[in-house]
Amino acid sequence: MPRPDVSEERTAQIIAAAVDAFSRLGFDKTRMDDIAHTAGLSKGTLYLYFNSKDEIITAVLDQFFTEEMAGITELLSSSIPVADKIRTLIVQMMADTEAQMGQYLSIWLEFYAIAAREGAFREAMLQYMTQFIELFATLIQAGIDSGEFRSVDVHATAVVMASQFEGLLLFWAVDSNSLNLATVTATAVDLFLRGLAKS
Amino acid sequence: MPRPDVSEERTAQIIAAAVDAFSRLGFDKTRMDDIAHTAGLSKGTLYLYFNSKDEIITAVLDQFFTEEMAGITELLSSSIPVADKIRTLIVQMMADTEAQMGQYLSIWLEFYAIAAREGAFREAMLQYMTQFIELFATLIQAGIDSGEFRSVDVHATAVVMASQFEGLLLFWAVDSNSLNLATVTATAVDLFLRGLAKS
DNA sequence: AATAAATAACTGACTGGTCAGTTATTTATT
DNA sequence: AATAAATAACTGACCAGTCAGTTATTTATT
Repeated sequence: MPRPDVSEERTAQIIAAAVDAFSRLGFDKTRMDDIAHTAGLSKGTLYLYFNSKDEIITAVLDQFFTEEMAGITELLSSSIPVADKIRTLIVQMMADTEAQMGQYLSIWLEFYAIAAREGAFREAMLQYMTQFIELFATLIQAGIDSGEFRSVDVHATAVVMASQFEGLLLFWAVDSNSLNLATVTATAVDLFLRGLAKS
Repeated sequence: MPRPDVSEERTAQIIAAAVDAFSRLGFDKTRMDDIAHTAGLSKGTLYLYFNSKDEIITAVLDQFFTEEMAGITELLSSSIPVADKIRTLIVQMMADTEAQMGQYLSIWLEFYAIAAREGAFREAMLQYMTQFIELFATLIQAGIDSGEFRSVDVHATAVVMASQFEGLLLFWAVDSNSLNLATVTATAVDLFLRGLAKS
């Protein structure tokens, strides 16, 4: 009867190879043969597991998205002061991103670029950004309720917070040599919390 | 005798067409024929003014860069309080960007993505970011010197400030429908200046 | 244990179409 | 007539996706 099913393993292997190739060449300049070769497979095999190149790109976005959200939501159950919670969350998040996705940030930026001009991708990206922003909004609201923070436009502030850290990653992606991500992250968190504190 | 020299006009015309096409299709999916057609010229004509597609892409980056820097540096001679100067600068800058480059932000994001993986583009991008950051550093230092701001790591703070506003543009590029750029900009500036103020 | 049957997994040559860049020719201006 | 400007037709490299054929692994039969 049948051989053991390796499709899960192959799928992961192909996605990993695609991430590697995409980060070196970008989506368009990456050939299916590049992915196949990186994965140690032949091009034909890729089509046993994915119907098209676009489907591979989408799978990469899904994986990035899932990993990022998982990393975020697991850090949210303690009852320390909200300011400390935010500080811990951000520092942790940035350190994780630096360690795990540092070399693949160009893919993330390419997703943003595509999302800015294509409706289909924009949907997925908006979903990610919205979850991100809502998480921050919850934290900020908690801080206001507990009296730690002054009363602010919660949604706008959450957008500011989320975009601040995507912006730092953007800069770091281009200048990872001379930019110390930990230092600027600490500076940003400090500024943000001071700006939010009750006079 | 020769006909009047139209090369300056044609060059601008081609760059404008390229900006339009790139923002719709991205660099790779844009064909030379797309640019030619948008410009109302033939493909061969493009090659009278540019040697390659890459040269057109570079010209677009140069133009974006030059426009952005011109807009920034012209706003810097009054002697109002530094905080007001920063507020005016940022609000003006974001409004300008929204009005003039709003529909072309995906090109800017694509430049970031390429810069994150290719040395040649990275150089140009770093130069832009550095000028941007240095301008902010000068302002922040002036605020510290005048006693308006507390003493901070000037360079790190300038990076935070610059990345904050690139981050806002990044988010707005994806979600220009429901995100009010003016509102979040005002919130960001306010937070930033409060965070920087002397206790 | 050896062989055959079945089939999952994989391969790489091939195709049809695309597109950056080139060239031969025409058109417009002085 | 001379020349700048523009073009349309062309070329060849490139590549996503296909598919006929091959290999590896498991099960069934003797």
